[in-house]
Amino acid sequence: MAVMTNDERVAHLHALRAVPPAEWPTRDRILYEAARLIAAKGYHGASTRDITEAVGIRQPSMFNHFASKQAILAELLALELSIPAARADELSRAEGRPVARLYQYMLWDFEWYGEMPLDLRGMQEELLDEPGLEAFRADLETWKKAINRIVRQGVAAGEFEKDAVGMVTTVLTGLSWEIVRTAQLARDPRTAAKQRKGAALFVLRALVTDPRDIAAVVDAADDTPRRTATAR
Amino acid sequence: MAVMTNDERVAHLHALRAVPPAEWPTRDRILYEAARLIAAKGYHGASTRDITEAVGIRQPSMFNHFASKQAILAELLALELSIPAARADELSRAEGRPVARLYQYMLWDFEWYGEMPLDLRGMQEELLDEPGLEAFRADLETWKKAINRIVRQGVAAGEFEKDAVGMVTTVLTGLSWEIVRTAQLARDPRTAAKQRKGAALFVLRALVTDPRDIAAVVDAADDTPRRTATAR
DNA sequence: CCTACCGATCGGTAGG
DNA sequence: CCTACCGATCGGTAGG
Repeated sequence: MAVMTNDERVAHLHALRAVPPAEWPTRDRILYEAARLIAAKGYHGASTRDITEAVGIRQPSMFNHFASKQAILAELLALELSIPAARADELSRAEGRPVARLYQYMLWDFEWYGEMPLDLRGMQEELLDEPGLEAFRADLETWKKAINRIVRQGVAAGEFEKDAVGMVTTVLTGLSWEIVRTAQLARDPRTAAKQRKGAALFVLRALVTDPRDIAAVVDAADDTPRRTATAR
Repeated sequence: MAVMTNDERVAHLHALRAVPPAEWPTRDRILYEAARLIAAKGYHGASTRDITEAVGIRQPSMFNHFASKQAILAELLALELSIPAARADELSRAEGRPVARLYQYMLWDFEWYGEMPLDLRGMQEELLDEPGLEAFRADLETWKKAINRIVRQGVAAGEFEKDAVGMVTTVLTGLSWEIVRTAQLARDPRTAAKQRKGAALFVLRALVTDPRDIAAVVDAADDTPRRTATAR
């Protein structure tokens, strides 16, 4: 299969979500089981035999779909890093109040990780030190720079506390991580949406100079038909 | 060597901090290199040969100091989980305003991870699924319950926003993690202390109903000789 | 997608 | 703390 663009990946994931993993094409089932086992046992702890046994094929058959074990990892890292980096970068250069754009990004981010049909908990930053995966460091840098750009725009506009700037990417990473973690448990969509909003509001409360901005931004977002991670 | 109590572990770590790792006893050097390599390559990715080569001994010599590779991991998990759990539990049952105790705990926590001479970045929660390590789940539960206890006390006292309760352990975990990460870079102690205080204030801003409580608590803490992680 | 198989590396033991 | 060595498992290839 040819290399997919980010948009194609997003569309493909959206289509998969409508079907149980057991009915996915073999290639996607390999990704699914690999993600699950890497999350549970780490990249080196999840063997290609573990993965293929869970899929229900013999170990060498895996290499018909992926050139190497690392190629699977790279595909998962693209979902973890490349797509959020592109979205954050886009919003950091968009029109509108910084406080509104940060809120919009956080809701998108938490939905992206929360609705992800693959378990990305094993995608640790330290994996980027593996030979051959250094390129993903650029995505991580793009993401951090984009978030910090929005926050600095907010400080310049007087919307955000200056002291909090350095903490935002840290807290956002921690929250996205926890969203990924809790999303693996069965929950109803309404509870999940409420949790995502609660997480975004937590960050805004720590950031804004004027608490009235929070209510204003939330009201505006609730009125607007939201552009979701999956319907682009 | 007999099993150490938490207090003995803390005292031992404090003593090590005064000496470069190259001069530590072999057993501690094994812990040091194991922590470093597990952080970089994951538990299964860091082999006993990697570790012993870094220490400067032959691979089988390791088993004179530890019964198994997992025994090393267990010792590192105790530093990561058991000691903070005990400290949080203690503070959750102490006297004083909840907002002050949460601030006190956060400064202790960030200092604990920030001054740790071993690299604990590889100590992922998922490792607790390994057979033989289930007992550490109890420490993690103790920690979460203790933090949530303090936060609920704060809500009951009218000091904290009710909505934020569920986010605190998540955000604290993310922040401690980032403190561990950045602590591996060389920094002067004054900058590090300022960063720890900034992280604690970020959480308090998201939590408190009355911003004046923050200034009051910080002023009180700055006046009191602080009880640190290492001088007990 | 399969069977058969490769060299390399794994955690751990025996015995000094 | 060492040398010598064990069986098990690793990622990947050959050839159909």
